[in-house]
Amino acid sequence: MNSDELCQVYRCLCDKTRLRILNLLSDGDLCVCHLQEILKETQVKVSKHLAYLKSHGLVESERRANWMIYRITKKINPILENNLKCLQDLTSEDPIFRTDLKHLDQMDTSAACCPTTN
Amino acid sequence: MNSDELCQVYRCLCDKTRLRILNLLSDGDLCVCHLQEILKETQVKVSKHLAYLKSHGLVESERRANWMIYRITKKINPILENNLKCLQDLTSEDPIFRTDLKHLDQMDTSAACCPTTN
DNA sequence: CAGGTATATACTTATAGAGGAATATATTAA
DNA sequence: TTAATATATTCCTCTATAAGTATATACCTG
Repeated sequence: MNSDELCQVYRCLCDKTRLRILNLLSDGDLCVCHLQEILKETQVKVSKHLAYLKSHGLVESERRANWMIYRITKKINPILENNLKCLQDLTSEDPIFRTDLKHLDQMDTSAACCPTTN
Repeated sequence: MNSDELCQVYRCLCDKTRLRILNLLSDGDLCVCHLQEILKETQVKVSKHLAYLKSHGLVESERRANWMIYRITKKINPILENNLKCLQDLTSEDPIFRTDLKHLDQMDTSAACCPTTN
């Protein structure tokens, strides 16, 4: 990874919505509608941030019937990996990331809308 | 540190010139003219990026006669600290950060322009 | 004080990108 | 095929900010 790619990773990280998305995805794959519901944000907003992350290689997606399942890219960027770990430590300082994860936990991601999110 | 402050740190990190500055400063304090010379950038550009970093608390400055000495903030932000360490690992992948440090090494930062950079 | 040096700020232009509204596309189901 | 659902894209407006030019400020020396 060169310095320009490094900057680009930080650009991906410098938006709160994207940080919340990455925090949730580091816990497991999710479809757009689940993200939308946890974040309480509009479909367009979530979709566009996912597109941004995808265009820069931080996440990848896969269609399952009507749904698009997003996940952190398999060959994860070490800088991203490192900063996602930091995010986990931050859950004690800012409630947002922690409550997002709590909502994720309470949500039935196996049935509900996306049939097979496993 | 809350999520907004976290985003702001990443905003500071998502510019190549600022990354180079932080990389150099993590090796020791420097005045503007030394940074200018190592980076081969204009005075205005260096000065403005330093002002940006300072306004968001990543660096602090101290005047010594005609010179302004910049350093990484003493009570360093853990996220920043972590990412500066990553930067050091990156010197093997992108030559920019490494050659910057080499130029710093070759430069006589004790005498030259700033009298007492120690 | 005047002149020189180091640094900062103001002003301008250009670009990235955030968010909303409307619309398009893909898939499924009837 | 038609309708419904999930998601993506286009168009628009607005804000942040990068970089350059010119100018201002702060400090030093004589």
